[in-house]
Amino acid sequence: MTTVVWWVRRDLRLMDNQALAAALASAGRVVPLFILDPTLLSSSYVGDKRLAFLLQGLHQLDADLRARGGRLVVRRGDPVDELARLLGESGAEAIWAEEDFSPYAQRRDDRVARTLPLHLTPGLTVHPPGAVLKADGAPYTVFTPFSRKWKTLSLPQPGAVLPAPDRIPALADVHSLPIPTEPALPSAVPFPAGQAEAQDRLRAFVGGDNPPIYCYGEMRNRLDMAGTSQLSPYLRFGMLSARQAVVAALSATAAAPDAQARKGAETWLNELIWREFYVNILYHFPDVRRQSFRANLKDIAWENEKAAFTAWCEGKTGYPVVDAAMRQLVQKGWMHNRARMIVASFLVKDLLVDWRWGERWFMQHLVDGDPAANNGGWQWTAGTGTDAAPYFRVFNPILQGKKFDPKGAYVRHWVPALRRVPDKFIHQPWQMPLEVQQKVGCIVGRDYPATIVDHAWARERALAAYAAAKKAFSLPSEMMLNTNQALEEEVNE
DNA sequence: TTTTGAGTTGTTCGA
DNA sequence: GTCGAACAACTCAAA
Repeated sequence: MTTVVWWVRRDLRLMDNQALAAALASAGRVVPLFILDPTLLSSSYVGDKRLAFLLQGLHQLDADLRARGGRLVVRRGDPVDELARLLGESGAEAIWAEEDFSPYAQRRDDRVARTLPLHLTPGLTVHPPGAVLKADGAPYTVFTPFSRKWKTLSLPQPGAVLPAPDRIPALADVHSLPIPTEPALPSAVPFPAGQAEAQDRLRAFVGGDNPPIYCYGEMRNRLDMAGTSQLSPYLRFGMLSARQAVVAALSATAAAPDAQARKGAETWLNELIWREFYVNILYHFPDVRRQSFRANLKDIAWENEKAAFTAWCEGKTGYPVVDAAMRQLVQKGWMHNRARMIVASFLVKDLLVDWRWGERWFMQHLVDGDPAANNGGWQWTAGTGTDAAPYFRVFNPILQGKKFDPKGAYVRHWVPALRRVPDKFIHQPWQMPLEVQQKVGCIVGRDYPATIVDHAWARERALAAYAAAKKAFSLPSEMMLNTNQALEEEVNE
């Protein structure tokens, strides 16, 4: 009887797992393996909440395997060494894994494949990067044409979603480390790990009469309502397959009772395509991890003031919607998408802090923190990325608060000091007359911070800094152009 | 090769 | 209070 290894990386599920299915189809016995990789675990981009979610996911996966006669083997070390050792111990002839496209994953898998029989299957995305290309073979750098092309490629049908295998027999004599229990998931983090929870959430989002997905178009921007799917952590670690999510979105679109419902389902599908778009961008342009995608905004004169950054991290900027969101992030390990844009715009444009500082802070706290999507989002907001927001688009934290948290419920939930502030002032408490401040027990500057920067002034400063960066970029190249012209003229003479 | 239409998520100003 | 235009060009994708 042949044996193969199913190497789990960010596909912590038995359901609709093409790597597991291929492993089972190729051999009589499968050894499920997860390697705790010190290179990944010690990264400054990893935080306790996401690590805890991953560990809890491993416990769940192990429980799911045990229910099928198997178990998860856990090792710690360099993947090449650990895989070679396990192959030797178990007599396994091959390794099956779901392909991952981040720069580190690519390097790691190249190293493994050099000496070991590694087979990769699709699954992280519905269409792998390299499948969605322009007519001339180049990758897309604008979302809308990317999404159009993405939709013309063959889309998964409901029948394509693979059920979890019934039995995955264990190899009795293979050693495994205990799955770590530290760090534990804080009770405030509302994401129990595992594929069963992911299935429940997906069903709740797309199933039943008038499911939330049909209101997604209108509700998704509201900070004070639960209009989003809350599935991102599960997609991040593959506790839900991208394919199953896409099938659910397509089915919901097909069954939509009216135009508004269809719009909602299509908008959610678009979010899934955004996820794949940024996987593509990071795959084809790995430099975006370190620097601006746009050459003309590589050298912005950031202020990078430590105190301002700290105030942002701690949710003490004096702008209620920013502070609420930053506190939500640290406590829950998750932030509403609209809020991510608001706080990112505030850090980059109002405080003129390098977007990479914010990118790292997000990665340290987000349970769903994904290198591709997080980088894409930050570069979009900073205006430095592919298909980015125009540089003059600066979010006004007061207006955004009024629009998307009209009664201030979101702000009050995360910033208790503002609980009794009247609606009229909830997004600009500094405008409260002193007697109102006293009456509601919220003295600005004592119970709640005064604003650390004036928005109107900061907006002008940001526009000037961006304009200067662009000008500094264009001047040398103009000089180069002039030099070339001069040379040409000389030659012509 | 050239041309044309289009591009996630906003804000401000003035009518 | 509501509405449309300006913001400032620029680059991409596709015909």
